[in-house]
Amino acid sequence: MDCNNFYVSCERVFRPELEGKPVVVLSNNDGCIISRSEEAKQLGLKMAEPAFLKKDFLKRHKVHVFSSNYTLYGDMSQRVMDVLRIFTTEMEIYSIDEAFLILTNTNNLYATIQKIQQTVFKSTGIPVSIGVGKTKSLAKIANKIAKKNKVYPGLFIINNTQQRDCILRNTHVEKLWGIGRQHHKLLRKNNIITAYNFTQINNQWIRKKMSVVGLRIKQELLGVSCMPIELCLPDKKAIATTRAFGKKINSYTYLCEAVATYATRCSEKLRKQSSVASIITVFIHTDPFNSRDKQYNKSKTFALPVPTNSNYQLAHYAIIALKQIYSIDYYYKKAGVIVDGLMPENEIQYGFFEVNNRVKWNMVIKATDKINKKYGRDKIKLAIMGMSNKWKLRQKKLSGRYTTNWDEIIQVLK
DNA sequence: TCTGGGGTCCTAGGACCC
DNA sequence: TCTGGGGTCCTAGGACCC
Repeated sequence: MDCNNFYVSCERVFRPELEGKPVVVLSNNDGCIISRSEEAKQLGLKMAEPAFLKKDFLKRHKVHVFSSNYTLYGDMSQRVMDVLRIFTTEMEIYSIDEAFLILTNTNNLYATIQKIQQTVFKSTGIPVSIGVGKTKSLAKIANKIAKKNKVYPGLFIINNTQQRDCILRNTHVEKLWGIGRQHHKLLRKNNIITAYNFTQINNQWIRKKMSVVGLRIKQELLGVSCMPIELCLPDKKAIATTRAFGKKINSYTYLCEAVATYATRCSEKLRKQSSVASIITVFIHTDPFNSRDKQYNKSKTFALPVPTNSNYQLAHYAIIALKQIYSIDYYYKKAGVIVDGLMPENEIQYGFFEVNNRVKWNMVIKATDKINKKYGRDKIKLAIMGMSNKWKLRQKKLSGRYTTNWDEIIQVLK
């Protein structure tokens, strides 16, 4: 199951008058086009195109432009997934807009799937496509075909080997799930053009050139499942908060604000999955697109004395790392904090000589989390996170958080 | 003025262990 | 002439995904 043009569809749920009109959603900082309605695709707008290059074009064609609103999309995603769960207990949430479902004992597959589509649409307003196959890789191919299916819109089923091979012959190998740029280059060089060609290559060659990952794809295309469904969301093994700034900054103070803020976000994400981090990385870099600027690209990684998910501790160590890589000679465009070496928070090995004031700190964090949840993010925060807006994101076309904030709930006027 | 963010998995090679 | 065998763990880098 794959939501159609997901971010655009989310925006349209609350702006139904945009149905049938070209709509795009931009990446953070209003940088690139990352979601397009059918009408926007028809106009020739490409995925990941920088928005500033298309500014006039967008205006001329009256394209409706939105900044990305991940709070909204995340919540809408959860609603879609909740509805899907009505139909099967065996389901994997693969990404914000995709899920794999196992459907067994289904007499009329077409009817069942249409029922799923209708229920999701009625409950959430999100249109979805569903492709069916014996393996995940085949289901992904079916899903692509489903999007163009005229007879059963948004629905396609691969149900026998003859039909499967016919489809594989008509599928370019680079369209396959798991085949990226590099492998496409390699395959083209070896005259492997279609997915069917790929299934005819001997296993040793694939194993040698594309590792076991390539081999799995081949098996999956032949109907042998090699990628089991992950029924529950595994804990993350790394967590990152990285952002490009609204404008270039040079000041150490502002960089501190940004880095401390990103460290705080990482601590929030860690607490959400009850993990602690044992390694922290901080990086800063200049604007790679500006060839006239002197370029600078530096990162610092170190192990924390004791694993933690405290905002105070992570911000503290992030600033120490920043201090070591900051140079006053550059204008910076982006910074990030990545935490690694994650483990469950109840398995922390404390230091033998550590003065353990964690209990106290955890109470502080619990209290501030509660306050911030009630009154809004960062109502209470570390002073070093600052009050300036110098480095914040550009989000000129942000829609409301209709489903998660009472203040922004949609209004129906008489 | 202006080009995103956040992840996973695999492999090879080095260090180390008994 | 000639120098074992069998492992684990960690890291960096590559490839890929949405």
